Formats: sequence, structure tokens, C-alpha cells
Amino acid sequence: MFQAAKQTKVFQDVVMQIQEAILDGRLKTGDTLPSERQLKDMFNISRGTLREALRVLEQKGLIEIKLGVGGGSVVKDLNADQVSEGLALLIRSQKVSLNHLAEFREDVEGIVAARAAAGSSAADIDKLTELLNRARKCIDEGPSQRDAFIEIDKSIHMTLAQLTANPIYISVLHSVHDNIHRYYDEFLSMDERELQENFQDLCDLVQAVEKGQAEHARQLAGDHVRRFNQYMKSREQAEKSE
Amino acid sequence: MFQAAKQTKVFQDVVMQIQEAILDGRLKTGDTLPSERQLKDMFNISRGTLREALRVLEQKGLIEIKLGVGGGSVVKDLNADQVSEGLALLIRSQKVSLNHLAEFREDVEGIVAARAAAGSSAADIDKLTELLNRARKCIDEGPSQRDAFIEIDKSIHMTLAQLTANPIYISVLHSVHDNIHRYYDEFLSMDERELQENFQDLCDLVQAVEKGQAEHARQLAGDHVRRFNQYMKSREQAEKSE
DNA sequence: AACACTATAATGGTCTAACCCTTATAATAT
DNA sequence: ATATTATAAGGGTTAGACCATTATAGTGTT
Repeated sequence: MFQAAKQTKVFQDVVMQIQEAILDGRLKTGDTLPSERQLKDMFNISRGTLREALRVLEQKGLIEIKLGVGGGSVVKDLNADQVSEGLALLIRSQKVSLNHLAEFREDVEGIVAARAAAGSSAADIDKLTELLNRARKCIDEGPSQRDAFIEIDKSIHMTLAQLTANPIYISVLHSVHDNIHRYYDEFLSMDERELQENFQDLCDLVQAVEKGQAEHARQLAGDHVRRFNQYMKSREQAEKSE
Repeated sequence: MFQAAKQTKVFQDVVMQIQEAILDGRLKTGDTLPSERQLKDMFNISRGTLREALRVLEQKGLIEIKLGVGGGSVVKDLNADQVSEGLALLIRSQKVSLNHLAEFREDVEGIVAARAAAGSSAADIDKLTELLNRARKCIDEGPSQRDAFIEIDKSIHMTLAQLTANPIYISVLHSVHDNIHRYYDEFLSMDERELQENFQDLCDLVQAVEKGQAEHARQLAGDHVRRFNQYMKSREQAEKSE
């Protein structure tokens, strides 16, 4: 006959109200919320409760809390960081292994390459070509520039994600890179030949994208990542057997 | 010469300490942390500060806080909810549209089907077949069982995700379904014929998985989702022009 | 006038101590 | 045995104070 009355705790109610205001656009990116002392009066709650609510909103990535005069709660531009952090926690809790992540990356990079190939403009290709040039320079300077090369490699993949014009791919790929980076630092050491091979991969990939060969691009991207992963795995094995 | 001294706020330090304890396995799923009054003494901080830390951990999905006697902070089994919530926020903030999500789903379901086809067991196929039987019953009972059919459709896709043996696919697909569900409720209305078509899709898909035809499964899954999406889009258009 | 220093005050960060609300469990009554 | 009721252990909330950080206005010096 009756349904359970709402059980929401006070701070949750506050979280919801502010969150809705942000998502509805009543609060825009960059806006500063009233000070804690003002807010607590507006909501008619204690400062402690209000602060619990603000901490939650901060953790959700919706606001950023700055100190000092002119500080306060500022509405943040939402990005993929929370998705990334969530994924990172899953990985660290050993619910997800390096192999899982590597496998997923193969597929995602493949998809991204295919979608990018289907919708690239001349300006996009210029940007990719420029990145390739910088990558070549790194290689010419030898293995000392390995980190720089990896950075550019990442940029190329992220640029492809942007060509998909779908923010989900950008976010997901960003999260994957964020989380695989740690493994690279630990396990990846590329020699001259490996660097060269990777560079060739990227050249072929960009070319396929330029020509709009979606399926071919997918194949190349998958192979490229797979090779990366194999370097890592063999290195991981080597370290274990030491 | 010197580097900036630590800026970590007290509550952040507490968050980190507890989080590390959980991720290192010193605290296991189901363990109950000491009471707030005990914890505040252990960390030598005030209860308010401790509670801010606990709220953050709760929002991260690492603990669950229960009321009453025998309540307290319990270490949670980590799942994809945070990833899902992060994605939902991106969608609601209009950084991601229905089209983006639908496109992504096409690709992901395709990949999942392909990976599932590559590694399915007899038991897996049995489970899928059983789901198909239940789906058939729904259809026989007519469009009134539409919601039940959609639920089973979802189960079939999630089961395929489990066949990949890669928790990332499970999490990602879960997140996609969580977030696309709202649109289904709003825009999706399938008639007799559409239900029938969808059912046939699923039968074909399971068959391809059973035979280990990865590429074919990928194609079928993509087509299936694409058809779903088209129902939705046409319905969306119809509503707009009303 | 320009610059460097300093005091001020706004704002978040933390603390203390109390009381309220929820709930499992033990004590009590039927 | 069963239903009821008190108890106490927990989280939830409040109030008021003080500390720490920082932009800015004011002050003094060159």
C-alpha cells in the first residue's frame, strides 16, 4: 500500500542537487560555487555534512576545490579521468591482468584505426605525417630517445582516436594508455631494430588511414599493438627467470 | 635543489593508506574496518576528517558503509560500477551522444562475439541455447513480453562477454548496457516483426559462435546491434516530429 | 612612479565534543 | 517457545572554534 520512504542521507541529497545543477547546465564549467559557509546556510546543514558532499562531488570529477582567498568549489570540465581511475582500480585489484589489458588494446586500436580510416581529412593526415617525422628524428638519434618515441607513438594513436569523432574512443583509449604505461616503464625496452619495426608499422598504418582502407588499417593497428605486447611479455618472462 | 614538500591533505593520506591496504590484500573483500571512533584514534585525526576519507573511498567503490550495530566500513568486491558511472556522467554532460554510444556498442559487441567464438565450450553453448529458448517463449507470448525479451537479449550479450574470459569486456559491455538502457526505455518499441528479426539475429549469432566462426560472429553481432540502433533512431525522429 | 614588502581577510582544512538515528542483540514478559 | 522491549554499538549530523593558504589591498622604500 505504501512504499518505503526515501532513505537518502543528507549529504547524498546535497550531492544530487549540485550534480543535477551541473549536468543541467545551471552551473557551467568554470563557475565557482558559493563558499562553504554560504552553502551550508543555503542547504541548512552543518559544514561537516556539506564537506562530505563536496568530497564526493570532487571524487566524481565534477568539481575541483581550491584553497585560499578566491578559492572554493569550481565546476570542472568533465573528462575521462574517472573512467580511467576506475579501470586502474580494477587492474590493481588483480581483477584485470596485463594480458587482459593488452588484448583489449589490440581490439580497440584496431577499431579506432578502422573508424579513423573511414573519416579522415587532409588536415588530419598532415598532423599524423608531422608526428611521423618527429618519430623518425627520435629513431635517428638512437635508443636514447626511446621514451620520446613511445610518447609520439601514443600521440599518433590518440590522434587516430580523435579522427573517429567519437569521444568514447578517446576516453577509452586514454584510459588504456594511462594504465598500460606503468607496464611499459617496467617491461618495455626496445632496441634499435624494434624501434625501426615499430616506426614502419606506424608509417603503414597512417598510409592505410590516408587511403581510407578501414579493414587494412584495423589489421595493421592490431598487429602493431600485438608486437608491442610481445616485446613486453618476453621481457616480463626474462625478468621472472632471473 | 629542494623539491616541493608534500601537499597532501590529511584525509588524502588516510584515503591512500586504506586504499593501499585493500589493493595489497592486507584488507580483503568482506573485511570490516574498525569503527570510526577507533580509526580516528589509530590515525590520530578527527572524526570529521576521517569521514571525508571514508566518503571518498566509498565513492571509489572500495568500501561500503553500513548503519547500525554491526555496521561500519566493509571492504567491497570491486566491480565495474565506477567505470559505468564515469561513463554515464560523460554521457549526461553531453560530451557523449546516443549516436556515439550506439556506434561504440556496435564495435564492442562485434569484438566480444569474435573473441567468444574463438574460445567457447560446450557448456557455454548450452547456456546460450537455454537463453535462446527463453527468448523464443517471450516472442510466442507476443509483444507484451517485450521487456522480458530485451532482458534476455542483454543476458545473451553479457554471456558472450563472459566467454571472452577477459573482465574488461565484461565491464565495458556492462557499462554500455547500463547507459544505453535509458534510451531503450525512451525510444525503443519493437513490434512483432522486429522481435522476430532480432530473435533470428541472435540464433545466427550463437550458431556462429558455436562453430567458432569469429569473423562471421563479429559481422552478425555488429549487424544485430546496428538494427537495434536503427529502430531507436527512427523512433527518436518520429517523436521529434510530433 | 615603480617596486618590494606586509598586513588583512576570505576561504578551505582540521579539531573537539556533543547529540541524533538506525539496527542487531540480549533481556524480559507473555 | 514467542513476542516485545530495552540496550548499546555503530554511523549521521550538528555547532563552534581555530589553523593554513593565498589573493589582494595597503604600506613603505627607492
